[in-house]
Amino acid sequence: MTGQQPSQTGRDVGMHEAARREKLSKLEALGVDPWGGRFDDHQAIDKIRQREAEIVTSPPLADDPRQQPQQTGPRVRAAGRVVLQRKKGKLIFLDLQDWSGRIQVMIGQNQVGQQNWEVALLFDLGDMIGVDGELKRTRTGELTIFAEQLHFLTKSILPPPEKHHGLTDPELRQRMRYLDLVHSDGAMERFLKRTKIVQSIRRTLDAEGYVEIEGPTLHTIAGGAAARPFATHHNALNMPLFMRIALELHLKRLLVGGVERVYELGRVYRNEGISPRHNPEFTMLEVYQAYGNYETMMDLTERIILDAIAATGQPQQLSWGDATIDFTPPFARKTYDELFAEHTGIEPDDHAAICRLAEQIGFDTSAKHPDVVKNEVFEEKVEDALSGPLFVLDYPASICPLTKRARGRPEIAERFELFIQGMEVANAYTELNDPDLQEQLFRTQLEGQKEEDSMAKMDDDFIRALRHGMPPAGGLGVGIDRLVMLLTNMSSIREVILFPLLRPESEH
RNA sequence: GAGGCUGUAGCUCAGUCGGUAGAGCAACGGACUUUUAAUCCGUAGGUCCAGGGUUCGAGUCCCUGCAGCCUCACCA
Repeated sequence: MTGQQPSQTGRDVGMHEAARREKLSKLEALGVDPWGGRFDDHQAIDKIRQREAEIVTSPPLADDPRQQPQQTGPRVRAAGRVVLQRKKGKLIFLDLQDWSGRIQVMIGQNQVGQQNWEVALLFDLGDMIGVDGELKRTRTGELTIFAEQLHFLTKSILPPPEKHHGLTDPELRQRMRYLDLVHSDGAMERFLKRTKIVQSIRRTLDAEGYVEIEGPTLHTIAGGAAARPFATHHNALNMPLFMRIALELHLKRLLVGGVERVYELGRVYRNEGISPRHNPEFTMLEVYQAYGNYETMMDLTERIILDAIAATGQPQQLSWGDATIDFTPPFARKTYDELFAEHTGIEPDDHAAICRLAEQIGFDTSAKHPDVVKNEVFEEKVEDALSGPLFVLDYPASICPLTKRARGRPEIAERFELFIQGMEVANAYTELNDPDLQEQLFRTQLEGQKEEDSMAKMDDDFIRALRHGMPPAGGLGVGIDRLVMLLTNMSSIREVILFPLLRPESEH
């Protein structure tokens, strides 16, 4: 940016900003507030477009020299941003955009009067204006508001992106999401679709009698998942605190408290790497139902997803990149061991063969619990290949410290994960409610697992709650951002999070 | 954390073999009352991401750093 004129704050401004600030002064000289104010009773542009049918066309008057058909249309009022502008002598055509759509506005010097015209000459791309006028069609058939009165609502003193290409640099689109929303095709729709999905999930759960609660986000023990937490500190209590990594343990305390159907849909924080599928903060749904089990949760998961698809107005077959995902229920269900054998050709209980394969892949198998090795192989060989939607059932119990064991099969945990396009979208258990077993599992770290890598973190307060009696229950977790990715055909989580974490902008 | 790619005008992008920094849009001045990525005439606009090195000479080659994207790792 080249310094040409200092702004009021002393900052150097470029030629674009200088030109816009000059127009701002001219607006003030005309008695127009460049920052606008309340503007009532405008209609959404997509609603205005729907009124096209109200336009009445009659034959041209005989003495009309240009033989134009006579049109009478409804009077409309719109507000939005000027995104394209064509100044043509004593006519100005501009495209006005609000969050529902775009419409052309025509301003004629002789039609709007001198004051309006002088204001209109000061319009820049990006300015926000209000328009009163008649909805008609131009000679070329374009639906247009023929302006009668203009209202200046806000000056934009920085230039918008290039009008045809918009912003393409993903860094700029994420840093300046406001510009992305205005100028990138599909950006606004995508984030509004995310809102619809989240609304739909709440509606589905509310309708089935689940109550939404708000648990603490500051935890003294960051439990309920295997992840490193963000550490923080409370000054007055002089106490270390952690941002929550899961919602689980407080929701289960509420099961103890008699809240029989409960959920939380909110943000969790994990101090881990960033990737197209991982953001340090992300949105998680967890649902618990007293007297249910993981099969109850499987059915619920299907209903939540199918309702969300319907809420976005999409069919049950969705394209995702080059692939098509078929959400027609019921989703396939296969056991962990079944899939393990299918994809590795090794019997799930042949530990020696599993270790050989693990070492072939390059895993260190020494001093590791057999199920940890097996699961590493599973994640490597099976998970990425699961196009889904597929429920993977019945995990090795030893890697599931918060899950109830299958009746008569203590080596199996009643757990499922839902895989779609290689992504883990949901994870559910029949919840472990035996306080003694839970305490023992918290105490016993599996060999080869660092404490921070384990879901088993001792939480005495939680154990005490279990001793008071937690009903047998089903519990479900859903990664909302990933679900939104799948339902909006986005391959990066950063495209479904409004403001993903970025490093600070460099000075250079 | 590792590897690959990218970084040039407000935006989108060219820039050949190392030899004076380019275009389109946007901006500024002018023409134009049915345009629509308006058109036409003219003008202005640069810390080539930052720092170092090689060279007579670096946007271009080399090194270091910063940021983003992709792949991998961790993880959901």
